[in-house]
Order: sequence, then structure tokens, then C-alpha cells
Amino acid sequence: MPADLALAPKQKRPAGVRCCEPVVYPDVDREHARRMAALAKALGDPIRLQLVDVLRKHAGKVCVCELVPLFDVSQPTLSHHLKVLREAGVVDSERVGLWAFYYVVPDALEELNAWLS
Amino acid sequence: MPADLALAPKQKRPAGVRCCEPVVYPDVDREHARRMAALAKALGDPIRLQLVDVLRKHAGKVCVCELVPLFDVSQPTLSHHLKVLREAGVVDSERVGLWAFYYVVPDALEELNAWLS
DNA sequence: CTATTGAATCGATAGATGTCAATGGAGTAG
DNA sequence: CTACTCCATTGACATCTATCGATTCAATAG
Repeated sequence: MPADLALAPKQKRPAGVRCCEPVVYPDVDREHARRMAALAKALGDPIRLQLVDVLRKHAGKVCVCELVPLFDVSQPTLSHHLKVLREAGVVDSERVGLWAFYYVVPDALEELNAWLS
Repeated sequence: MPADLALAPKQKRPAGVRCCEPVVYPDVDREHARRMAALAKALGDPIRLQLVDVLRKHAGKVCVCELVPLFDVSQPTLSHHLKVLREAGVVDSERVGLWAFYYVVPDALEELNAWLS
């Protein structure tokens, strides 16, 4: 048994005992994990990740009509991705007349960022 | 037009011109975005995120038989999640006899972490 | 050898996801 | 009013995904 194999079964198993007792546990509770996984899932598409990247680089709010020509997808598809990000709490939007302006919700990704660091 | 609405159309549109010229671009290139989105996607499931959390908290390598009882899913399902993480490059594994030991690949999440920070 | 055990794979299935064309709704321009 | 524009929604579709039970494979124990 190599020395760096932590948390191997600590002893020979008695006959009839299946494998080992659990000795490791997640540090994050289920709710915490659920929220962070939802954030990660929202970022788990190249278009959505680039959308967030664009929005993060601008202090203000960006018109959808600026975003659509950046990607090789239809306008409804981009609208769908923006909706996914909005429902995950990553971005929010504001209507001004005909235009819709999107922006990254401050600290929306902080929980995930803190866990990753 | 509120002052914080950056990157609104800068002028009245001439007749016949659809919306505005693109003036924003992603800072990350497509390949960069594709890799980070793949990482985020791998973390985009509560079980997988908790798996990574457990593995990160242990310097050594953790036996699959320790991981299975932590989650309310079957052994094949957990094996599937470990495979997803492995194929995303987040974790790797080592066989020792009957056991399989998993560990987080060092710096596997660094690119995503750097972007989020 | 055979029996057992840990883990991966297979097959099936229900549900989620990404995409587009078509449509709808709200605001603006004439 | 009508016509146009931006954006969201709908409906449809193919693909992907999470899950399980059953099976398979490899290694150990007898």
C-alpha cells in the first residue's frame, strides 16, 4: 500500500463486512453544494461563459444588441442563454425602451470563487 | 438614457441600419472559454462538486469505497460522476489491487479559478 | 480451480439542454 | 393609425445527461 494513498481501508476487513466504514465527509453541506453547482452549471457553456466575461469587463450595462453579433447563434438562442444566466442569479437586466441591458450581479460568483480558491 | 448604461447605441441609428455596430468583445478566446466551460460543467452537479470537495480536503488519494456511502446514489452512478470528472481533467485515479483511489489533479481548476478572481 | 469483492461498463429510460424558425409583445417612428 | 425594431417566448427537434439494475472485469481469498 503506497504511503500517499490516504484513506485506504484501515484494516483487513472482517469476513462478511462490505468494504470500509465511511471516514471522509464533504466539508460543504448539501445546500451549499447545490447553490455552487447551479452557478457552475450556468457557466458550463462556452457562450454563457463568454457572455459573463464580456459583461464583467464593462462597469456599466451592455445592450443585448451589442451581444448578439458576437456569437454565431441566433438571437433567440442568445436570449435563452441570458435567461439561464439570469435565473441562476449571475446576471440581471434592465429594460430601457426597446433595449435590454444586461449586467453581472455584484458578488454573484463570490461563493464559487471562494470555494475554488 | 441612464448614465450607467454603458455601451448603449452611441447615436440615433440611420434608417435601414439594424441596431448598432459591435463594440464589445470577449477577452477570452473561444478555446479558452471552451476549456473553462468544460471545467465548470464538470462542477455543475452537486454530487460532483462534493466529490471534488472531499478529494481536495485530503492530501492523499481516497478509495472509491469510501466515497460511495457518502451519497444517496448507486455505485454505478457514482462511478459515472467520477468518470465525468476524470474526463474533464479534474481528477485522476490509481488502481491498487481491488481498490481505486481518486485524487484531484493539481492545478486542474487553476485556469477557472484565475478567471473567476 | 471456484467464490467473492470492488469498480467499471452496458442497456434502458426519463428528463434536461441547445438550437432554430416562427411568433408575440412592447416601444418607437412615420 | 400603421410600420418597424428589439427582445422574449413558443414549439419542435435532436442531443445530452443522470440514474438505475444487470452484467462484466480484475484481483483476491478459499
